Amino acid sequence: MKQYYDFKNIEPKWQQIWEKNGLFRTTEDPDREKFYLLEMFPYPSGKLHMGHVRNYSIGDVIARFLKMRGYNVLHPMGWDSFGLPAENAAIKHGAHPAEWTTRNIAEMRTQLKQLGFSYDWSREVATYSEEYYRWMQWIFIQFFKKGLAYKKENPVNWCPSCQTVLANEQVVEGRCERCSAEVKKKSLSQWYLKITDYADRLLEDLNKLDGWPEKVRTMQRNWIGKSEGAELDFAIKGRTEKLRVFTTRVDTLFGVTYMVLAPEHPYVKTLAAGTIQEKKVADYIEKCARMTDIQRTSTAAEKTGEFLGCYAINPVNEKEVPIYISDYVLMDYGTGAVMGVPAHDERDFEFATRFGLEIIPVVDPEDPDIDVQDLKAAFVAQGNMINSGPYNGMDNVSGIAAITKDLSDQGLGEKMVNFRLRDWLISRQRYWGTPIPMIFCESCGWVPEKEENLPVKLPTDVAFTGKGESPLATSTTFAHVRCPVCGKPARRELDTMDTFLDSSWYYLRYCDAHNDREAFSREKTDYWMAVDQYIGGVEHAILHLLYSRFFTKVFYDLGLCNVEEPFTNLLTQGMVLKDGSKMSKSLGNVVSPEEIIEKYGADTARLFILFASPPEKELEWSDAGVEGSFRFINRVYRLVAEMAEITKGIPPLYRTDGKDDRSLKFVLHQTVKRVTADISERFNFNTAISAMMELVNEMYRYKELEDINVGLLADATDRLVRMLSPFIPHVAEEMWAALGHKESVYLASWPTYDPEALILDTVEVVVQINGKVREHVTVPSGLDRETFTEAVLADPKISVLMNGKQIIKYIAVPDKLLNAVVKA
RNA sequence: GCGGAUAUGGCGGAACUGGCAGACGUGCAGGAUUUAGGUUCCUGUGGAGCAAUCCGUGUGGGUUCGAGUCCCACUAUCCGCACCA
Repeated sequence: MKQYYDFKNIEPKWQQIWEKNGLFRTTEDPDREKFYLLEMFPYPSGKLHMGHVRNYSIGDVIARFLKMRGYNVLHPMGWDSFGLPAENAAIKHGAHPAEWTTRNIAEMRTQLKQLGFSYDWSREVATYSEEYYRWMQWIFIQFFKKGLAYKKENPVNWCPSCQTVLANEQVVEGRCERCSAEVKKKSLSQWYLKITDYADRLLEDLNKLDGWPEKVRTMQRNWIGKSEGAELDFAIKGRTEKLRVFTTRVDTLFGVTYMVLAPEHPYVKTLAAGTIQEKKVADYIEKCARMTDIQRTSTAAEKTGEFLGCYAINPVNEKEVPIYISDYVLMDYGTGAVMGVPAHDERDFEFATRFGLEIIPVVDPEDPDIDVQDLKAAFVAQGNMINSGPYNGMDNVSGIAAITKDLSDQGLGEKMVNFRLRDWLISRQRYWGTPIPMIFCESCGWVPEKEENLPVKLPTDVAFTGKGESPLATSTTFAHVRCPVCGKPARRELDTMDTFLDSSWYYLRYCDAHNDREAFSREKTDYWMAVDQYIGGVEHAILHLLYSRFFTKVFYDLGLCNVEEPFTNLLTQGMVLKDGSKMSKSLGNVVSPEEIIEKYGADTARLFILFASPPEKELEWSDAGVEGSFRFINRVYRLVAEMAEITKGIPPLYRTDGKDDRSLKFVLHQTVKRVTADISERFNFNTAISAMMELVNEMYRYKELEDINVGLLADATDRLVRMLSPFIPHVAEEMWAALGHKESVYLASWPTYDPEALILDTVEVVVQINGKVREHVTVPSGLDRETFTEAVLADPKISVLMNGKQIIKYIAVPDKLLNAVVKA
C-alpha cells in the first residue's frame, strides 16, 4: 500500500480486476433471496452529466450493500437509444443516427465503468438494436391482436419544430416537452394504444404502491382523472337528434339555463344550417381552429361563444334553453357537450354573465352572506336543493343519486364514469425509432407483419430532411410488400413508434437479455420481477412510469409475466444544482463528471454526491464540499495505511477493559448500527457518511492515546472499510487488500454490531428546571424511574441547584433527563 | 384557482416515536509542524453580554413539565395540474 492516496492508479486497477473476474455477473439462484435494483437507463446523448452520476451512485450503494447482506442482486444497465437527438445530429452532420448513437454509447459506457458501478454488463440492452426492437414489434403485434392497438384519424398534437405528432403526456402547457415549440392541432390518421381500457386498474392499483412517493401517486391519479357522474339526453326542439351531455352535478339539472357544445361537435354544422346564425357560427369555428392550445385553454381569457339559433329541452321540466358553442368545451372529454348551470359552476357563471343568460339557483347555500336571488359568483359547495320540483329540501348529494336513478328508470340517462386519460398516440413521423410492424392491404385492411419475419428492419436508404412525412417514405425498398394474409401488393406503415414504448418493458428484457426465441421468458421474469427498487428522476412521474405500469398489466393479462405492477418501490432523486439553479449550458454552470474524476477520482465524486444531500432532495454542487470528501478519503487512507503497517505479522490482542477502549467500542458498534439503518431503512446516505466520519475522528483520537489496544483498533478498521466499500469501492478494495484480504470486499459480509456494546455502565443525563437545561450529571444506566430520580438528586451539584426551590413535581425519563417543575 | 412539498448558523445539512437545537462537512479565526506556501494535526466558531445569564428553528397563536418536532391561522419559495363539465 502506497503512502499516499493514488486514486489515478487505484481506480483503473480495481476496475480491471472486477471486469476480469466477472465480479458483478448475476444468475438466478432460487436458494437466495433476490433483489432487483434498477436505475432508469440513460438516453445516450454523448456524455454523462451529474444527474446520471447521482442516480447511479445512489443505486450502486444500495446494490453493493445488499450484496454484502447476502441478497442475489440484479443490477443491470442499458441504453434508451432511439430518439430525436440522434436523428437531428444526423441531419446536421450527415452521419447515420446509428453511428452517432453507437459512439455515444461507447463513450458513456466507459464513463460508467470509470465510476465503478457494479453493473452486470453481460445483460446490457440497447433499444436500437435489432434484437431488441424485434421484440418491441412482437409486443406491438400482441397488443394489436388483443385489440389494444388501433389506427384512427383524429385531431392530434403536432410539433412543428420536431415535425412529428406527440402524445398528450408530451405536451406541457401547450408546448412540446422536448423543444418547447407551440403545439398545433392537425388531423391525421395515427396509431393508438388503448391505455384507457386500463384506466381503472391503473388508478386502483396506485393504492397498492405504498413504496412510491405520495407525490408521484397523486400526479398519476390526477392524470388519470376519474370523475363519476351521469350522461343524459336533451331533446332538440324541432329535431330528432338527442343531445347527450356528461355531468358530475346532475343535482343541478333544474338550474340548466343553456347548453353549450364544443366547436368541433358533429351537430354544430347541421344545427346552425339555414339559421341566421350560420355565418357567425362558421366564423367562430374557423377562429377556434386557428388557435393554439395555449391560447384556447388560457383561463385568463374572457369566455367567447356563439348562439346556434336553436333550443334544447330539459328532460326534467321541459324548459327550453338556447344552445351555444364555445371553445371552453373540449370535444375529446365527455360527450363534447355541456349543460350550463351558471348558479353552480364557475365557468358557466362566467359564460352566462358574459351572454346575459338566466341564473337559477337550485342549491341553497344557507349562508346569510349570500343572496341566492342575486349570486355574485357560482356557489359550488353543498347544500339543500331548491327550485327543483320533487327534489326540493333534499341535500344535494342525495339528490345526485335520486335524480340519476329517476333518469335511468325513464331511460333518459345513466350513471357514467369519465377519465381525463386519453389513448396513447404512439405514431411518430420520424426515422430513429422502431418501425411499426403493420401492413395495409386494400382487401384485408391493416394486418401485422408475420412474427417469423420480424424484425421489420429500419431501411438504410433514407433521406433525413427533418421535414414533412416520415423519412421511411423516402426509402425505395421499404414500403412495398405483399400482404401477409392474401399475398396481394400492399404497403408498410411508414411511421415509427414513440420511444416511450421501448422503455416500457426494458426491465423485463434485463431478466433475460439475450433470449432470441422470446421477448423474455416466464422462468426468468418469475424469478426476478418485480423490480424491488427503482430509482430515477421525478420528470418521469407520469410518462414513463404510467406507460410501464400499463405494459406490465397487459403482459400480465397475456400471461407473459406474473406481476401486475413493475416497480414495488420507487425513489425519485432530486436535481443537481449549481449556484441555486439547474446545471445547464446556457447558464454556464455545468460541472462535468469527467473533470471531477480527473481531479479527485470517482470515489470522491460518488462520496460527495451522496454526502451533500439526502437523495430525494435537490443537491447544491459545492467545490469546497468536493474537497472535503477528498480530504476524508485521504484521512481514512492514511489511517488504514498505518494500521496495515502496525498489524503486519502481529496477531493483534483484543481488549476492551479500559475506559477509552470501551468508548471506542461503543462508537464503533453504534456506527455500524446507524449506517446499516441509514442505508436500508431510509436511504439517508448523508447521515451514514457523517456517522462514519465521526467514527474516523474517534479512531484518530484513540490512536494518539498512550495505552491503546491494537486489536480493537484493527477491528474498527476492518468494519470501517467494509462499511465504506459501497460508497467508495475502489479505495475500499485497495485498503481491504492492504489489510491482508485476498478476496474482494464486494464479497465480504456487511458488518454486524453487538447490542451489548451499546449498553453503557453510566450515562450523562440532563437536569432541567421548568424545561430549561441547568446541569449535566452522570448516573448509572438502566435504573427505574424512582431510583433514577434519587440518583440524580443525590449528586452534589443538583442538591445545590435545587436548594431553596419549591418543587411541585419531578418528570423523570431514565437514562435521559430529569425535569423539576418548580413554583415560579 | 386546485394539489403536493419545503422553510433550522455565512453555506450544504443533522436532530429516529415531543426530551441537551446546530451532529457531520464546508467556510472563517487562532495555534502546532514547515525556510515559506500547500498538506497534515489541534483548538474555537448561532446571536447579545466582562460575566451570571438572556435570546434563538419563516410569522402569529395554542397544547404540554418540556415543541424544530403536535394543533390552528398566516407568509414566502419550489414543484405538479390547470376551462376535464
